[in-house]
Amino acid sequence: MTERKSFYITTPIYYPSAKLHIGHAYCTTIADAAARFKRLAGYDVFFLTGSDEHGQKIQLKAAEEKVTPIQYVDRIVAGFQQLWQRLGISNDDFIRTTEERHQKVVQEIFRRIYAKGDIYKGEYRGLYCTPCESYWTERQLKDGMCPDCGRPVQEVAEEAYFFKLSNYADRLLAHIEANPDFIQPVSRRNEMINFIKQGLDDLCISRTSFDWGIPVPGDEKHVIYVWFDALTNYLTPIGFLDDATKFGRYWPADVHLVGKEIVRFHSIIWPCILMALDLPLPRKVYGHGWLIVGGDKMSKSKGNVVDPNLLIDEFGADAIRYFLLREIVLGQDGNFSRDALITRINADLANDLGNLLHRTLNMIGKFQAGVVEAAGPATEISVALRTAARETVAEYEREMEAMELSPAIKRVWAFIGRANKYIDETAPWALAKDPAKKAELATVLYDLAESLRIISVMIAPFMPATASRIWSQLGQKGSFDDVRLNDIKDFGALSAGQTIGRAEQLFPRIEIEEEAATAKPVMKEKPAKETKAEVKGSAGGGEVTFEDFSRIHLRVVKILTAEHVPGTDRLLKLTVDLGGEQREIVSGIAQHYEPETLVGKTVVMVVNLKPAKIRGIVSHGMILAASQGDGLRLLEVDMPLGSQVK
RNA sequence: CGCGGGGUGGAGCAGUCGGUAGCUCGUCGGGCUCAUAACCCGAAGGUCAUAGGUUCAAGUCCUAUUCCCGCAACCA
Repeated sequence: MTERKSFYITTPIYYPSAKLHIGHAYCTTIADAAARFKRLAGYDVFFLTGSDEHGQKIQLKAAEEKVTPIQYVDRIVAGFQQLWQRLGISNDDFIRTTEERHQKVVQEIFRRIYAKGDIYKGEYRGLYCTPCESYWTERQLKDGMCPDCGRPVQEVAEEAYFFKLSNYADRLLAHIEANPDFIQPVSRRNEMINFIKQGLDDLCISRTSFDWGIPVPGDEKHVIYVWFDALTNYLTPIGFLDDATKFGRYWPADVHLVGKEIVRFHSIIWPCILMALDLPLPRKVYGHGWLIVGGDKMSKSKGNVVDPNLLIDEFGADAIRYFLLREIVLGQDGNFSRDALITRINADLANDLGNLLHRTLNMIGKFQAGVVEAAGPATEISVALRTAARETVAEYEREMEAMELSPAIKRVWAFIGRANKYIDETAPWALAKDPAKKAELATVLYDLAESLRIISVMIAPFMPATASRIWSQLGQKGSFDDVRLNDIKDFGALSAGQTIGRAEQLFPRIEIEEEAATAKPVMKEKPAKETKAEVKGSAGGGEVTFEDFSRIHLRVVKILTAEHVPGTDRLLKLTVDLGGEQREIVSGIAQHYEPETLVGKTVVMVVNLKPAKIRGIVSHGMILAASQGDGLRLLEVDMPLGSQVK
């Protein structure tokens, strides 16, 4: 007990320039499932997530809203924490880079590396994109614009501190080559090896162009720039400066779970910083893929963002967690769609798992007055089920240890299917009619209850609330938190003679008709690809079905602001209110309306149109207008904001 | 030669060290009735984009070709 193995896992610290989307939830859920499993397996776990709160972009955002940067991030970060709580995230700490404990760490690290001679002062010259907080080289630019966002860049030269990455390139390469598991998946590892072999430039780690950051010790006009500030968060909460015992227990981290876009920083810059500090390197950097929504990459700047809070409202946290962990192969991009989510909930959660529990409890209630009787003599069929249970647990453990979450879930569900089949094979309702078969019936029902207990423990990392509900419906006593993986390695640990709890549906089926009627535009509908095909198919008559039409979500919206798009004569940039949500859209009506006259009008908008970038501005919808010849009039309506149009 | 991702049964996807192609949903047929129109069994359906090559053996390695998808675009 005293010498438990430790396990330290981290997520990236998210940047509070906007609300979190389902992609952040995805990453954090994976980490949470891994952390929960390790606790189940008896590890001493430390699971860290947090927020990266400095930088020019935050400073600008705060100024826009006329609040101080800290007021701004306090509000956004409270939203992060609330989301994690709702999602059932079991992080042991939440690091904010604006906290004093972290400032101390960053400054101390700067001092140490500076003293060592690996940090020097120089001049940084480059082309800077403010919204992206990125410098670009001449050849990275696209038509002179930022290759990420397409906006203009500024030539900037400033005095800055640099970190000698180049000093560590050889050692890093050797480390990566000697440790095949260091960067996963392998496709990312190969990418990194190639990147390092091209040679590493020294890294600029300070800025003077803004002041929302941690000051460079002894040179206060500089603030420490993003990677030195952000990456070091992983050291702060585990006692890097103030608790050597704790630090010794958790460092090096076992897994840094990150999105594929930041694998480079975690597998190159971060290890170099650690080497400069003479600290051991993390055991693994795991780059997961992105969620694709309606065939489109999702991002803050793109507008096709799925809000996890709305999904939780509608389907519950466990269902979302299940979907993310089960459906998407770790390390690859995966599709997120409402249809797929509902299918999984109905097929896996309601039909397979929920119904297994329900029918089992129902039979125990009907045939044994709600008491789980001790098993009678084991039949051949029973032995087969028990063997399957043991094998499932063993394989599950192996896969979970290897972070193969999706395969592990599939394995558990194969066992759920096995249990459903067991009911068919043994036909307990038939046994119940024959008093001579009482013992045989007891065996069957005990086996089922015990199988469900085992299942509940295995799914606990993925669906903690559901696991605990199953546990109490089975009439198990004691706190579910005390359960360990060892408790399900032997079949038969369920104590007999207990009365089952109240049976209630775990996951009601989601009826699709009802679903279609209440569907909210949480996400964009199927991509244009399908629509095109259908249009082609019906080209003869030019008719669309009612279903085709109802995929277009029309709403009444109010125009809040309107302004000309610079350098264009037909485009206006509008901000509209959908009744709670605001959107920015671009509309080609400048020749028909003066911007001032538009403000306050209520008009009809297509809300689920695929976003498009027009003149560098992402447009998230389209306003309807009638036109003939040169005339054009917007469709104005006198109805409350958000009203559906059909 | 702009960069990247991808083309596997109707749909969405898996396929680890190359060795008879799997999963989920859907479809069709059957069984059962304890259960959330749920559960169980069975079936149909794929020349693994194309063409070469390596190999005893390739979806899986190599080369070429082709198509699709993101970043770009005064259509929104």
